[in-house]
Amino acid sequence: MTSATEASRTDRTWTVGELADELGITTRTLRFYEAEGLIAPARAGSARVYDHRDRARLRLILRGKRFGMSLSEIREIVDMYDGAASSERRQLEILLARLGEIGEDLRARERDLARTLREVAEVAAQCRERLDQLP
Amino acid sequence: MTSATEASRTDRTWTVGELADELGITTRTLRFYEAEGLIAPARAGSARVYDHRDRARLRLILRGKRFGMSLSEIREIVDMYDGAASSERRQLEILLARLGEIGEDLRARERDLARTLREVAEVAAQCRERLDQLP
DNA sequence: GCTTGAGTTGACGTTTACGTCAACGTTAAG
DNA sequence: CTTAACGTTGACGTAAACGTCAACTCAAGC
Repeated sequence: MTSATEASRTDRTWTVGELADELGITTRTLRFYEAEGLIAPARAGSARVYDHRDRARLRLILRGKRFGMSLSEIREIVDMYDGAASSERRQLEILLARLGEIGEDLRARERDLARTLREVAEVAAQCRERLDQLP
Repeated sequence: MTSATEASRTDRTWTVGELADELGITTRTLRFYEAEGLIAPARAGSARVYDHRDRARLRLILRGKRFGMSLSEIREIVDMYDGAASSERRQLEILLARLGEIGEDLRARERDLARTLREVAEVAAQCRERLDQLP
């Protein structure tokens, strides 16, 4: 049997407002993501009820946004989380191939980011150099 | 003295169409970036003439876009390339501080990207596992 | 000298990702 | 019982980053 605190860790749910506050977004954004098919929280009557799975999914979504993924790209990925449990060989093979492409794309972005980071560091070095040459 | 081929490497210029083709964007985008103050090509009459510096700047801009930087963020960085040659101590110090913040932001994006990449790899691993369990 | 291709400047349209009301239901406090 | 705080669904507005005409110029080729 699980303790009360342990249960509270996995059974906890959130309202839109609570989750929006915790994630640093607005309730409008949460409703928008739902309308776009990115999340599908449970309902208590008409009120949305988010659980840990929804919250994890949203963290993934927001992380993707931070380095430039569009919502449709993100939707494709989060859909794959569900699809990976498929039992159809053909389906899994298609998924795996697509995941490979997505991985390639992400690695390309990683290179672009790293390169920009190096250039920013270089400009900073130039600044320091010039500062050293001043009185 | 420099050879003819060497001179052609650094003296070459481009028209909007040529440069757009080479960079894989449209002429509209180039004009838009100019209107936004991101580039300022020379003019031959009314026609735009891009040189190597313009081209390098555009590569930087496009690279930034690929991992989610907005045009205003990018403009701030490209402006710093020019500002780093300043001779005012105060100006250089401000620049350096801002460059530090930008670096921090970029590293945060790098972490988000890496984390997403790991998760994508994990989903791929799940796919392969399920495939192995099938006939 | 006239068409064709590439350039120019407006000006309005479009997509993405939400912001911002408006109008309404529901539960908790006073 | 009514007000206040939260929730709900529309519906319209907006900023960013271009796309898409339209109307015009200008140099090159036939």
